[in-house]
Amino acid sequence: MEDQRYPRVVLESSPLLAPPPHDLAMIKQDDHDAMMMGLVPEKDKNKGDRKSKKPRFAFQTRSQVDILDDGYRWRKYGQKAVKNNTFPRSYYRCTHEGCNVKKQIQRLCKDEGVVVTTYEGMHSHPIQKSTDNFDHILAQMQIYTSF
DNA sequence: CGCGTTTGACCTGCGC
DNA sequence: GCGCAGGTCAAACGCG
Repeated sequence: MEDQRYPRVVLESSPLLAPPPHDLAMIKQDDHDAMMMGLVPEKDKNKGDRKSKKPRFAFQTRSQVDILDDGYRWRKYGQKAVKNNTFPRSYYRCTHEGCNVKKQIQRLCKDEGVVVTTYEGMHSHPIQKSTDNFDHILAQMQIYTSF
């Protein structure tokens, strides 16, 4: 896939601007977990090992294309269809050496225009692409952190 | 020729 | 303990 076509991300509701991905990784995972709990059947998964929890966060974007190029190189390593959603979920991984950041893209069957992107891990390297365009995209991107 | 996508199988965690 | 759902790997193919 190529990246020439940057997806247009329109504002949804929360007027929260999205910082660069590496900064995004610092968003509290608790909020994200709360969201995840909301998505899946609620379960008390307090195993006690919170140190094993990886820094991950998710945000919804309104885009026609499900491939959101954030400036990093992503290699798709799997695709699975979830039971609750009609459309399959795509799994991406950062191709950078030593940077095992995972990305999960899922589209809502209710609104095919809504794409849920879930990041897992933090990038330990600079963006390989021109952040110029990306910054422009971020200016329009919406992050849902209020759960 | 190199790399990223694709697709099915395999593995693991959790629920029942 | 078994089954289901989700997640990951790996070989092959296709494209640049």
